[in-house]
Amino acid sequence: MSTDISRYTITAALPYANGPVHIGHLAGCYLPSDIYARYLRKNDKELIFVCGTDEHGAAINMKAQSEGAQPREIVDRYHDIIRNSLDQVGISFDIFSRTSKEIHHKTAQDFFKTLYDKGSLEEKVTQQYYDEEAGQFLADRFIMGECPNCHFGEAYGDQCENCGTSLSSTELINPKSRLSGSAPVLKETKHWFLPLDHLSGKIKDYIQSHKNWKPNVYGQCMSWLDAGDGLQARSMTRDLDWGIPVPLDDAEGKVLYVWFDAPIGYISATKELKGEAWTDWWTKDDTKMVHFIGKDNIVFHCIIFPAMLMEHGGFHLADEVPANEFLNLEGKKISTSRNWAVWLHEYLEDFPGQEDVLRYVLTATAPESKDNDFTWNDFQTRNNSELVAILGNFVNRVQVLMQKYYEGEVPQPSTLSDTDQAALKEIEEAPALIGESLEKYRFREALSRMMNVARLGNKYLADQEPWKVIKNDPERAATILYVATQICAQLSQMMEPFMPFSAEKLRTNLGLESLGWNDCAKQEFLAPGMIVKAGGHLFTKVEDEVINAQKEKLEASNTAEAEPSYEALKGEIQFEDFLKLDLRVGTITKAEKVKKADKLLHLEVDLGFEKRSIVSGIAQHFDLEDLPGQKVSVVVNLAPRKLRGVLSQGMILMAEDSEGNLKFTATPEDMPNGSVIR
RNA sequence: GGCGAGGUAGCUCAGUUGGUUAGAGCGUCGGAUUCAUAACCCGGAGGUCACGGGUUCAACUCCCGUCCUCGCUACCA
Repeated sequence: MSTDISRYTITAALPYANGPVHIGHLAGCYLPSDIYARYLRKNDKELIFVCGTDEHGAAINMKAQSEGAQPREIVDRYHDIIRNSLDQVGISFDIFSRTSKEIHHKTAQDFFKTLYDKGSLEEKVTQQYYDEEAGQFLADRFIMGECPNCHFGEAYGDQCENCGTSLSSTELINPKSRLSGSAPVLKETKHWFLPLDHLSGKIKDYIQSHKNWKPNVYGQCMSWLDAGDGLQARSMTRDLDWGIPVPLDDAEGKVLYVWFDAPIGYISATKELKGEAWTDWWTKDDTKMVHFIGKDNIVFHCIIFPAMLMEHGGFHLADEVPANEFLNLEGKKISTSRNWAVWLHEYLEDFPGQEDVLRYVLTATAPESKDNDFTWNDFQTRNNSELVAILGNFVNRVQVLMQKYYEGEVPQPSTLSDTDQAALKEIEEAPALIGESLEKYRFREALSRMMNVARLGNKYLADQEPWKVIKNDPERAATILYVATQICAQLSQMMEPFMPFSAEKLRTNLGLESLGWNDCAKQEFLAPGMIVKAGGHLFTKVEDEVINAQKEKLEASNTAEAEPSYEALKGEIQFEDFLKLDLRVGTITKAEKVKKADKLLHLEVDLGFEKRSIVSGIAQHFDLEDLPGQKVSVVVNLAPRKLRGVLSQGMILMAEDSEGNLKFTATPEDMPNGSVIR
């Protein structure tokens, strides 16, 4: 199957240009894709490795708004930071473009136009919030209001950041425009949707023809396809002034939905790189298309994007989507908003010249099959006891011995012993072994197999003891050093995809060129007479102070951001409004879980004059057995409502902090049920 | 609640279609060694493979149930 591949199109998820990239992004997609690309290049494969910043969407607009800057300034700033940091850590894109470029705008518009002309898009008029002061429609992100779920006052129109619920802006209570602060009005607006239901069969066939995909990827796709209500039509346009204009006459003020244009960014970057020949990389079936992404992007790359391509027609769909899970940091989820992250550009400043250490550690600990944890202690251990002690040490030993005994000149071997031949055989087999792992996207396994070459070297030296042998049998010592040098040379080649900087340093010391991967199998790397330089240490120890400093930095930046947020004040009301509320003291007499709902409790509350059934979303905050006997304050004249089929005749007053923790408001124990609260 | 992915030595992970004493790296303990960044090399200890059933001559591996973690999704007046 892999025999007739003529070229590879390798993509890495487009980083969103509203912030820098962190180690989670690196471990999740940039490092694996880079290792893969470097490996293929070393195999002399024809390939392109494309990426670029994703620069549209409401979040960019929002960020600009909050900084009083233009979107352009934001994306320029982060494009530069992202591009430079990825470049410095050695991610070898053939092109790192950006979606704000002319060529991308045209490509995305043409794509949209094709779908439109084919009649693939459905026009729908919907009601959307409009800011009359600002004179424009408001994207969900631009509307803030009270979350209907947790009543957090600063929920966004698409999601409440407090309780995490996905919302639609029309659900918000007291919505406010973030542009002008005024109350938005609902107005009709037209959008273009891509129906997906008729494609579900084709998409399912497509996914099912890739059962070899990683379980997390395949599983999530099938789960989506099998979901009860099928594939919903997706709106491909938005009312926004930052983005790619919809290329239709009656679409003023409308732009393409960022999720529509972003993946097309892969295509336009290819065009930018290859010109007319771009079609080879996107339409031919002898092209292997590999998308490297994080798990948050699975559905998009495996279902929505392929659906777009299918509908458009003529495209070759992704062959592999090796999505990684998430990387946690010191036991906690990486969070941009809480500043719980190790930012790549900061690492590069704090650890100059140690790009490969980060590459090594993140590859060794990459969340290939499940979420994984990055800790600074682990970083230190892997550096000190793997990179320094095993790899760096072996390389150094060989170089030192070579200088000491032969002034760096590779000696002439005499008869090779069985162990010598076994060692040489092992390094001959290394490329195939490591390559096999890489082709299966098992990067951590590949890395460990590479390290085994260094382990082999250390063992070989320990067993052969050239420093002893040389005293009585110089000829034998020469053979040993010859073999050790070959191992070292192979290492310099095999390291290359993973640790390109150190690999080059080592190769330079050895006076070697970068060789083809398969050429490394049968090869006398260093012929007798060649000169090996002294070198110096490939890696240096990372001391405790450095690690502690990083931990402190992390904690410090985190707490700085963890201030409590206060819910927005509501508008003034009149005394009469207040009088409408009927609040009473009650006692919970029964509590049970509502079936098929994680958060709901069905409570019975004794109000003195009667007992009421009340449903409350507090299940995750209390133990059932603690509730009976609890005095509570109850809104008793709220219109009854059914929740998950259970009647709720009132609402219990709760206090909630900014983290979403709930407690009952204090109600005096000695007040009888039914007492009025005012 | 539904769906998906996980739960294997102190830590991070492998375990192919079920088959003899469950593996690796790191850590730890002991030994050996000195060419080497107190590094390397050898050896030991350490696991009722989340838990409970079942199928089988045989299960970490298959089936059912339960618990826990992560993700998507529903519910939160």
